[in-house]
Amino acid sequence: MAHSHDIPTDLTRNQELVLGTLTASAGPLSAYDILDKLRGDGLRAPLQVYRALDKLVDRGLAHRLESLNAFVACADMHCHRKGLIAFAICESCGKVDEFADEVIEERLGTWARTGGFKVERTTMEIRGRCADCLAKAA
Amino acid sequence: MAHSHDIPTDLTRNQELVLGTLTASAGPLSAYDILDKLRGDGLRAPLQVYRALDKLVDRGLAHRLESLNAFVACADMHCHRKGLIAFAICESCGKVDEFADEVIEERLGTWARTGGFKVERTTMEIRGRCADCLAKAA
DNA sequence: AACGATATGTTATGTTATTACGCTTGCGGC
DNA sequence: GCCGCAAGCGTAATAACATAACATATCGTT
Repeated sequence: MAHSHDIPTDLTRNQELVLGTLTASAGPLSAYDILDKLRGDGLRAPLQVYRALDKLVDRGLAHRLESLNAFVACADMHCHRKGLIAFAICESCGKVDEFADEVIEERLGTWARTGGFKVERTTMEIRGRCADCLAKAA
Repeated sequence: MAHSHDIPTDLTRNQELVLGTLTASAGPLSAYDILDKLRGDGLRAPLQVYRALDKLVDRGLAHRLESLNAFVACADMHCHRKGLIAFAICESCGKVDEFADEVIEERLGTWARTGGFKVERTTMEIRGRCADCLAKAA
């Protein structure tokens, strides 16, 4: 049976290339960053990348960081899309930490229920400095 | 003494124009939307709008919605910048509801403290359908 | 008046994302 | 087999969002 880090097998060539690029990267990449890295593999147009990204994001294999206009591979291959995900983005090194918090999710649910708002998607992005960078700066 | 909805008097002409436009709008506006509305007032270049927006956002008089690449006037003239602000954006009518939640803020603080992350700025945006639009659709 | 800080106006350019169109591929039903 | 459909792909063009670089102006302070 399946184990931790396996990549779904039913990806198309472009989707695989894009996901591979994201996975190999230390930090978020813009669609155009990805495109540049994949020119050697035959990709030529932004749309090829955007289409692949759409699918990957749909499937929870990648995330879009709205405040960066960039993308990252999902950090946790187990729990795709299982709820609200928050991202902590370090302004110094660019690294992104992904985490889920049930309390926040629950709290949001309460707010929505109260106001009759139907939540479809939530983005939560924290900008700041990660512990490593703070240590280095000290 | 000052009361609820007064506009700060020390804004420059461009800042006033931009804030006025945002305040008059029912929903979020992109920088270019704003520019188009202000051509009659002599504005010609995107930068004039972006510069004004920068200041307004700095001062908490306007907010940037990252997931929309658009801007809104701050809904609450009293409590500018006093903490984490969440936005609920209706995909149907475009209206934006602005709210603060101390529990979420606190929870985020805890997470940050635990991991040694220094938070500088947080964006939280909920996409979905507002009560009004749900009622209409029913 | 001289200075610095802040704001302005303008042109050009850079970056991110989508529209439109046509071709190809895989697959189920007949 | 072959038709028809859905999904994917390739390409060109363009739209939408944002900033760089540079010159000028305005205002408060000394």
